[in-house]
Amino acid sequence: MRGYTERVSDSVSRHKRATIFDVAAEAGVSRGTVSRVLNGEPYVSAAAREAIEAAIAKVGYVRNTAARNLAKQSSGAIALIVHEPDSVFIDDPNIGAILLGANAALSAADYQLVSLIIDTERDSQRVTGYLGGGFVDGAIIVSAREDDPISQAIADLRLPAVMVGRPDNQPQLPWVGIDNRGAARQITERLRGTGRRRIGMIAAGLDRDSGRDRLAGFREAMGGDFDDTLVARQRFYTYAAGVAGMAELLASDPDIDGVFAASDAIAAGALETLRTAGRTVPGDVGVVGFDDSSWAVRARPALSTVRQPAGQLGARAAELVLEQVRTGSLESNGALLATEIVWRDSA
Amino acid sequence: MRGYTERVSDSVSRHKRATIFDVAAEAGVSRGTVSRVLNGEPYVSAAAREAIEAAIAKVGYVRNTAARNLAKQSSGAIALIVHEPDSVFIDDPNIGAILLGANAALSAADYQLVSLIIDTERDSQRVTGYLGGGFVDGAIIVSAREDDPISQAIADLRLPAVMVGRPDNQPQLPWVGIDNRGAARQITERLRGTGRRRIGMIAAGLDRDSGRDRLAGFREAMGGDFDDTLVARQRFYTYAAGVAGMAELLASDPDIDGVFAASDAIAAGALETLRTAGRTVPGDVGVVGFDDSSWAVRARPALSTVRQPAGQLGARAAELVLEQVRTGSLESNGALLATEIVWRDSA
DNA sequence: TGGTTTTCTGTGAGCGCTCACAGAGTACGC
DNA sequence: GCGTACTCTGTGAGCGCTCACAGAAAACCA
Repeated sequence: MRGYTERVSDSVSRHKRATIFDVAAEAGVSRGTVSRVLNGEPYVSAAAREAIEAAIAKVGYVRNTAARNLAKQSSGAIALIVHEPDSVFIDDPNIGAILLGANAALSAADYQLVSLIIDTERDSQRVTGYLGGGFVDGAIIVSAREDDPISQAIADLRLPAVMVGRPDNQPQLPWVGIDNRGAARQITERLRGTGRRRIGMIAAGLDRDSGRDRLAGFREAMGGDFDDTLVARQRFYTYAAGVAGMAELLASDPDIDGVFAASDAIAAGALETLRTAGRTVPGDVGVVGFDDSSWAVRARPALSTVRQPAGQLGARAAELVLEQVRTGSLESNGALLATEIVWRDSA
Repeated sequence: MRGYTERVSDSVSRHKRATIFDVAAEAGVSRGTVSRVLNGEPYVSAAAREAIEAAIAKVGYVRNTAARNLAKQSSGAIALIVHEPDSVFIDDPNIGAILLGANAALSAADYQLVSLIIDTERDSQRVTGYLGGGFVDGAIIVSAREDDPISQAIADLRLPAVMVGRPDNQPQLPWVGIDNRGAARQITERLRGTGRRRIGMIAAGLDRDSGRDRLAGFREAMGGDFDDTLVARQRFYTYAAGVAGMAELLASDPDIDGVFAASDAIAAGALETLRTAGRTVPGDVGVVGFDDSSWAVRARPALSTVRQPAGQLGARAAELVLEQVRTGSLESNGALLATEIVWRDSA
């Protein structure tokens, strides 16, 4: 009522937000009862609940997050920890989408996302101190390596946390991920289905579960036809790695007619090498990638690839952290999200 | 002192953050004086200031944002208003970078970024209500159209705000932008410098200042050689617009040997049309774009283009909003950021 | 010297919310 | 009828900070 009057009488000035007091007065109850309704607690009569809900709608009440966080002694923030800044937004196109997805989910729950980038050993210590200082209520860890000290520190702190991707040595932390092995197997089988005989792979990131699993999936799909001389092992998921890896493969076997690249950027690099080597795609060689990033749609020919639900990955991780923050525990400790094969022109 | 002891004695549990009380006790002053130092107010003795600064370092004090926002009656949030969701992260590659840049600058100042997407007329009303409700302390407006009602509403509310890009009809709102006209002129001149004789342009977004200014810059650079039949006018900055626009240009004059595309996506589309028309780039036709987005590096040949400092644009906008929030006014009311020509292989 | 101005410091109240506690009302069993 | 459980509601205190006010100390001027 008040808010509305002010708005009409003085549409120019910013009017004050309604508080829990205004709602209580409007509904004829005390602020304690309003707080109970707001937090979904039991022991509130149906009459009171209805009156309060009507009052909330009437005065346009929205909870003041600052006051709530202060009273609850929570920071209202979740950390998103990313390793290796050089890869961010460049080589790993998924990190941006993961961040956006997590941010959306957290915003909806009135949580703030704090991005922490870890580069050096000193960063690692600083972040550990920060996490222990009560500045965040939980953490999402992206692209952790095998020997990552942060994950251990978080487990020790008993800070609610979720990993995106599942490293082998951290079974105690819940995680969300995609079935890299299954997806790699599927797209390789699909590539074989186009009639290719000599299929190679440009692998990368073999110090992470994602990289190893993609190679394992490829191997599974190839079965007895697997030939290790047709696997080029690169360090990064980059365009340059694709250029180099394809040259290696071509040197191993000039008759190669199919390539599974561990990322779209690698596939784009492979396309370039094939072009300069005078091979046509998909005529002479079929090429498939992984990620369904902007590389895939901007490459010529457009890449057949595996779509990673990166945004969902971030959103799901955020939900799992919030569940831990709220309940103090977690039902499941792992979740696999579905991937999808996107078939375009490169194979 | 306390925090440190706890940390050592019990490295597993998350220890409590130091408050302004702890600092005051450690420094032997009252919390009022500590608050004064924290906020850079005058009338604090040098001795007190030094003792407090030492105490802050010792106990590892960091200000509790929730408590501060509550006491200051501020939301600690700045809105980023984006029009037209379909273009976000797809056609307009800059919006993502602007968002990231603004977010970084705001985070550094302990502000939260709230993204508001406007699609329909109803959204527009909802956002106006939100802005007036005291939920944000300021706003950054991206890619406003000529007839945008939000800008007017913000001016009426006297909410601190900054526009990214400068629409003609909103002189009262401060803005940051790039010199579209100058940059278009420069890259066109550079293209002419490669010896091209018949140069056309694929223009787009002519309902915004950015689109019109790019066309104006092209016209300036062409001088007496400007030929309006060699301007293809498209609605959007998309790949599809580039494909269509280039076909139009080729139909107007098969001997065209240079093209200035109003965006990299358009340039990539033009490349495709030229390829299917049997023209080589840069041999037969020189092509330049605008944005230096991922299209530019992923196109073959890689595009010569104008680099937009999109991240800086966002950061600068954020700084200007914060300046208004803090001081209540603004010194300058417009800022032009420098662009840079990136010369690659397409011309 | 006394009086005025300027510099510096401490204290109480309050921002909007949650939580624990106390108390009132109702239902039930004997 | 009384005692006991359960349901529901209001109130005070406190989260960590800022701000206004009051008062003390120092500096200045006549």
